[in-house]
Amino acid sequence: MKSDALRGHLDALILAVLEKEPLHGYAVMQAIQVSSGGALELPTGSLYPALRRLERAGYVQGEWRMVGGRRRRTYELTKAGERALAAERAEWRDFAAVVEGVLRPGTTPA
Amino acid sequence: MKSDALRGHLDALILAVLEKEPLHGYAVMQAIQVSSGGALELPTGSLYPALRRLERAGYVQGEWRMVGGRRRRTYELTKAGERALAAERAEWRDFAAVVEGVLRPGTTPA
DNA sequence: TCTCTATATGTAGACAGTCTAGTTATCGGG
DNA sequence: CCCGATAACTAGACTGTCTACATATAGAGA
Repeated sequence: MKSDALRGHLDALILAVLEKEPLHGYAVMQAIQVSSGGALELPTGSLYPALRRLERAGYVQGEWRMVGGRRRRTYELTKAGERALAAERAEWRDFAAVVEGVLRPGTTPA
Repeated sequence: MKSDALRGHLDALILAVLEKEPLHGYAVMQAIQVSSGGALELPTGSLYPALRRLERAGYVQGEWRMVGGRRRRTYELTKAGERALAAERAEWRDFAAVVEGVLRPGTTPA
């Protein structure tokens, strides 16, 4: 996987794994890794800034918790985050359709 | 379409429209616009640097021509470019599958 | 006990590709 | 004569991702 192919789509993935249940950062990382079949091992230097960005945007809400002597910041999808996720999904569908249309060999549509 | 959703996938699109026939920059722009159903109007500030990058990489070969008093630089896909295109197509398939897997609502695979 | 791994969060700075906005130039139509 | 389409190109801004680093706890195993 090219390193920056995700550019512009990472937010969607994070919102998607937070849809089912609130997770803390490290768990988000693992959830994405699992649901991508191991293909995506996103570095913490990508994840944490993205989470803060999403929080600033009001799409997730973070809360500190102590669990077994370790501090965790658990993020929960907000209403605005749900709407953003729906928009991201629609956007992805459009984007994928466009790329596949151009990438498809042979026919050039009228 | 988010402005930088293409990030990392533009090269693939350019190589794809050059697969059928050699085109000059402006024609590449139009070909992508047409084959994307009008969704992608990529600015020349994105296109021309990308073409030069692809030429430096040896994936396309450019040649100056004069047509009706206007100079054109026509780009042709090289053998290496064909291989790169095949690789980009495979990469896109993988990428799309991964994103869709994570984005898909409901089930979290084991 | 000591060490190593996994857990857990975060920052600083590099990097690179895309975009904005601009330049130059020819041709054809109104 | 001017304007829009064609045609190519650059400088610099922008921004999101990555590399590498820093910190700290818990638990397993030697």
